[in-house]
Amino acid sequence: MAKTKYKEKGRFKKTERRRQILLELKLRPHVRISELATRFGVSTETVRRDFDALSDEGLVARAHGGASAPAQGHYPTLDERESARIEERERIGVRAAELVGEGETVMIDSGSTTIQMARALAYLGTPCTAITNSIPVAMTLGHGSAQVLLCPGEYLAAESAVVGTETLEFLVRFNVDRCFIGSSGFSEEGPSESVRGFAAVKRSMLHRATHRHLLIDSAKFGRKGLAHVGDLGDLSSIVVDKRPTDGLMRALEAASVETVVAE
Amino acid sequence: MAKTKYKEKGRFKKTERRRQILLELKLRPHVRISELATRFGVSTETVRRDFDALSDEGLVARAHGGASAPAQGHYPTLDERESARIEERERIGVRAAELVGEGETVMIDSGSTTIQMARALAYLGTPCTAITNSIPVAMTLGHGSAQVLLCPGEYLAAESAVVGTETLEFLVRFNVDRCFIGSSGFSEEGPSESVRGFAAVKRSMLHRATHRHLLIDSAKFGRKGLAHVGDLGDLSSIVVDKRPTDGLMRALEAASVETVVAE
DNA sequence: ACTCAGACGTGGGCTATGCAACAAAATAAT
DNA sequence: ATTATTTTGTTGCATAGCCCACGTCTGAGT
Repeated sequence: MAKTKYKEKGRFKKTERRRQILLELKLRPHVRISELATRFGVSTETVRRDFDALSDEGLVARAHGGASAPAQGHYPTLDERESARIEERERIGVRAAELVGEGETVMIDSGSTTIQMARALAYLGTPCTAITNSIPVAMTLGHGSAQVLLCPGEYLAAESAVVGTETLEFLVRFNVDRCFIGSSGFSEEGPSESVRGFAAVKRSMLHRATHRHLLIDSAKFGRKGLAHVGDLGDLSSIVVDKRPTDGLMRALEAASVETVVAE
Repeated sequence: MAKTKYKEKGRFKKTERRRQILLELKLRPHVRISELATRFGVSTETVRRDFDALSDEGLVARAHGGASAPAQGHYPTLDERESARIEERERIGVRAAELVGEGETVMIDSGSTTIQMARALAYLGTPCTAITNSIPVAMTLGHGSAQVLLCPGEYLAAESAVVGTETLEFLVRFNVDRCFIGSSGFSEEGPSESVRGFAAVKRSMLHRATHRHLLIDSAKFGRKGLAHVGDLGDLSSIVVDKRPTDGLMRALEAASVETVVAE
């Protein structure tokens, strides 16, 4: 109880300092311990303790000698398994990016796998027009040879993407050659998504594209998310890191969905 | 000439390594020299040289012991003068953020001053709805108590904002309590902007808002940008760091524009 | 007033990083 | 094949940062 009271009233010095750190990191990608120690007139140890505390809360990313702003987009912990997953997603992304032809128009969904694809596409430098509701995708492609149209909508910080009726209204105004979507689950019933607003966006993209690609990590095979995105028949192809298991594979063949295995 | 040829063909090792660094930084906010040196099987000096090169190109932000992803939005060099300017912009931003009442709807323009305002507004935690064409503004506010509507449009990487006909079409659908715009110049003739596409967006925001605020740094007084944004009469108030000089001040009074001096 | 927990500073031993100059290796140009 | 250029590695040293333990100070609770 005593502890809580301390916190409630708070030592101005400490909370204010940490607030400053967070504000600073919105302006600059990286701050140094030594620098802040000088500016605040405190010892480096104090700043170090601040960084550690903020880091525990996930508000900053610790680095040697300083701290960086936590990545935009979403990024769970980067433990062993996650890093491994990233490699698989990268393979999927690369393979998917190769599907885009020069001068084509594409829609790109939000999600970590599609971000990987955007990276690969930026690297390939394929001139094309991309429509997306994902901020990281827009930012990644925007530096390259692609023209990027960003969808309107309500901004969701957790996903770094926009959703909502504005997004849907916007999408129906376009027809594209291809769309690339991800999903949080994929079963015989088709892709499904846990974040409800996103399911509608993915569905809308599927309706506006001639070729419809699902980028899906094998870890999600068989998993069913909250909201149904579409049937297997709504897909032209899936880009995966591993061949699906028999049951799913048969369903895919029955629905004449092409399976593209990356690598 | 010989030099160019080397570059053209390129050493795979180097370019590939640097590409990996950039890719890694899209996933993580910070990478360490020592870590990459191990992973690539090269010396730390080599990685350091890579970082320096990438840093010169503005593709990464150097840090002690590693490098961070360059900040979203655009931040020119942080030399002495720029840092000083930032303080002034921060004052302007804080003052402007105080103008927003709870539950109000606002439009926020793109630009470094408005990013500062977004920071201050996020800090204040004023519940409100913001419509913006600036990615950094959306990302900053999106984490807080504000609801953020992002405009559609073509994404301009250099400004981290969207522009174009889609943006304009979107804006006319809304009416808001206030708008906050910046500009690259400000004279007796009113605000002006060097990036042509942005002038139209700013103008559109001015038309949709009851209270129209211009956030302007005193260094821009008297400067005239390429495109005219609007007349002095189109503004309700200007938020500045210093009182304008006589000639401009008189013009402002004649147009009954309120002058808010920050600090 | 007294007590005590939290916050901060200090000092020392240690490791990691930065920097610069030079050597070695790889590769393109001739 | 040889040379020129670029890239990378190595070495040594100065600096910066990390970590730990302990001492001091402040302010809240009693």
